[in-house]
Amino acid sequence: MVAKNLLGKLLTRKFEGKTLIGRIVETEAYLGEDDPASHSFAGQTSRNQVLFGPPGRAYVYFIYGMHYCLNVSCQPAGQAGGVLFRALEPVSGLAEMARLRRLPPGASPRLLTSGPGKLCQALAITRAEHNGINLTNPDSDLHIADDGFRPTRIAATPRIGISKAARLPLRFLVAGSAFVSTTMRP
DNA sequence: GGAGCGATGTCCT
DNA sequence: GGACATCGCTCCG
Repeated sequence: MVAKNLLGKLLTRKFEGKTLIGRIVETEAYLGEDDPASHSFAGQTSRNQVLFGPPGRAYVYFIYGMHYCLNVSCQPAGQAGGVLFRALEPVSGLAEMARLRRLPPGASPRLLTSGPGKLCQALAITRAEHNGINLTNPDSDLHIADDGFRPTRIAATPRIGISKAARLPLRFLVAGSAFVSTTMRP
């Protein structure tokens, strides 16, 4: 379960000489061609080809005309499957994140990255810049780091914001975190 | 605190 | 033409 293992790891973004860091507190798994809710359900297309590529790559897509969402591919080349980053706990570079989110300085950290669209805005993640990059390479502008932290309690809940197969318990979050994407916490 | 809704680009049928 | 893995604003309590 890659989605579960990603919880507690750090997402590091180098941007204009600054380093922005968030700890992953919420993820959602998409299974691939057998999952009706997955972008890869209808087979490989130019949009989702990253999901069919090698694992550890960023799949960034644009949704609802105004938001980006960040996924990481997690199956061998030839198989689809990915994990959506739904929420981060801001760790470093909060002032810069607030600026990118166009929030006043000193806005609540909970507003910065508590949702898939928000975290992309806070880390200046775009499809043009980041789709297809290797998230496991520490030299990437955007990559996943591990500082050894492991959340003590992990909860699984139904997936959010989708209409098909939403009831499968494929959403994972750090239990008790104040930074997950909804007020409905177990 | 929560329900309702509009904004808006890209891709697929 | 319509669906869409969302957000933030408006209303209402």
